[in-house]
Amino acid sequence: MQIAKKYFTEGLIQLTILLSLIGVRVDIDSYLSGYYTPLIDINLGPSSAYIQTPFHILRDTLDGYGVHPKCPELDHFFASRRLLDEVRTLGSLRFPTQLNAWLVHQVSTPDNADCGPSSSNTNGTNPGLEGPGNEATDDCDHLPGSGQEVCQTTPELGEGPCSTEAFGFLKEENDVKEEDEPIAVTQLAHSSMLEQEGLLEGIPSLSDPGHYLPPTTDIDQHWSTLLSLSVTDLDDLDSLVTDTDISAISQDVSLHDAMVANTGTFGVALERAGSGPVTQQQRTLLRLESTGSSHSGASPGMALGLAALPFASVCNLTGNVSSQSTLGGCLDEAVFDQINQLGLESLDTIDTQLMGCFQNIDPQVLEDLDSDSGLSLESSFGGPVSPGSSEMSSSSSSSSYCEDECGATGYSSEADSIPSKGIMDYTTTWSSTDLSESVWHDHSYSSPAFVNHSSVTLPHKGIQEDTFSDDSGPRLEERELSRDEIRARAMCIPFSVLQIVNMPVEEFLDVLDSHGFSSAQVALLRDIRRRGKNKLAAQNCRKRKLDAITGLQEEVERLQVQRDRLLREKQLTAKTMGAVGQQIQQLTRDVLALLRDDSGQPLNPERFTLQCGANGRVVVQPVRRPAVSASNGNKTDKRKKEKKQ
DNA sequence: GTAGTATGTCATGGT
DNA sequence: GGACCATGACATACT
Repeated sequence: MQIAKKYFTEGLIQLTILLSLIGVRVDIDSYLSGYYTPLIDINLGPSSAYIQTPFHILRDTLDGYGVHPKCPELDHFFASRRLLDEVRTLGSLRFPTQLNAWLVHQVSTPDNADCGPSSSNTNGTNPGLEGPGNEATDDCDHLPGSGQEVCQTTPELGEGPCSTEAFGFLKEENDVKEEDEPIAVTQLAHSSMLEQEGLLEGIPSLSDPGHYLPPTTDIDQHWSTLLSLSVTDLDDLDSLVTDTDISAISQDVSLHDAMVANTGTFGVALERAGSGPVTQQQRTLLRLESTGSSHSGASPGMALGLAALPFASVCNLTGNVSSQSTLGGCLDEAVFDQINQLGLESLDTIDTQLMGCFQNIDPQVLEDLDSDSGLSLESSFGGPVSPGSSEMSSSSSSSSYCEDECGATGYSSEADSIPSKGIMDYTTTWSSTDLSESVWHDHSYSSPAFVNHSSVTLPHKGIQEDTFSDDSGPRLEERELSRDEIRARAMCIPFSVLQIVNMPVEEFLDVLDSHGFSSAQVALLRDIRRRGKNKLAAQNCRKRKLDAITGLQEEVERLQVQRDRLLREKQLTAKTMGAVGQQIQQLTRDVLALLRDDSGQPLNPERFTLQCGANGRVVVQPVRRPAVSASNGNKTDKRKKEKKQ
């Protein structure tokens, strides 16, 4: 993930530089800090996977970014903090007609390459620019896989006021979409092309065919491919937003404003999502999934286009078409590929939760959205937990149950792979509780909970023994069921282990009092809670121990390196001192040889020496070593004599 | 079969 | 006093 972030950041920086060259301001800081601060925490958390913090205590005190990323509080965290910030950031996302026109230019290039002659023949003087409707007809005729819907829309587009104003064309386009509900993504791409062509009419600078038509370089083709894909999703956005308030787009209103304005109308849009393609279209809008693998037909396009969305949200793409063309010539597709690969899982959650804020949305739709997500740290509990949390919210403390995700949600690969359908189908009293187990990092708790979602029947020991003797599939499932889980279910305790363990003590005591449990059930509940907490504590303890061992090993290595270095320095210093001493002795002999005593004889180096005073003066002093040595010898002799005596 | 590892659980002490 | 946490020790399952 860090590597991915690195690439993504580099891509952003490159894009920023390029955009700055053409005068487009990009606020990457807000983007990165907004989107990826939790991810940074995830990566840098020392032992975050094991730490269970009582976030229900910190709930009111911590700021959103202070909450541990793996904590289930992310639900609220994303929803209340980052989500709002990102929505505000998305507010900078314009639905600029310039952008669409720019996309038109790029999209029209392959069209011209493919059907250029035909369009020129049909239009005569101004190929591709004279009449959007006509060109749309050509596109319809020549593009493979173009649906009948597009062909049907073409005459309407030609008849509509699309040639006069972009707004009118957009509106017409939306009308067409409303008529034809099962619109495929590719068709949306076509419609976006048509729409762009309609927008193209409103840009005088682009009316020059000589300046506009010929771009056939590879970069332009890549760029056009990218933009055609991205505009697909942008068009999806347009389709939903303009579905109700086209003026928002025509007035270049931010996405935030548009979505707020259309809050009540999303339900309408989603109600019309009964058909498959439209649902897919909405998923495209809501999810911003980077992988896009789950989307049939337009997975790369969606991914790419969705990846471009945050860019559009961050970058105030107010540049004109010429600048954007320059941009298209400069930008590398790899940048967007990297961005696409990297990571917009958070956006997935953001959009899911963003849409979750809309009350008119069917929960099943959101659940489907999450169920389609490949892997997302937040999405793993964003979808499944949300129904559970909503259910628990009725009990006045929904967030208290969310602690169960404070553990290693990074382990949630199992949870991610679990189909949420099964969770939703799990209509027993365990439904809400097992949802939270999707991110429980404990293997014995998480996996079996999901495994047993499919089978509502409570497992029993006899069943376990039977299944153990069978093939490894159900045997593994049953074996992964924790003993406490089995006991709790056997005693008809309407709470999951996770709930029992993670609910606040006050709530736990209330549960014990209010549900009228028997003494055995109460004892079991307390044991489950104790064991669960101790399990986490043991995991934390072991993790700390490993960290301590690792830290000590590193320190040992560091100290060994330091010791070796100091030994080398010591040896070098000794050598240097020896050399300097020899030099001093030689200089002393030279100096003394030059000096004369009272009789005019040179000073004997063995009897005299040079001493450097504190003031820097060098003084000749007689050597006292013989006397000292003699005295020492006398002392030693005296000691020897004393010892003998 | 054995050693090593991972994990759960219990007991105990401290906060 | 109870809840919680940390940790050593033990048991069990797995490789």
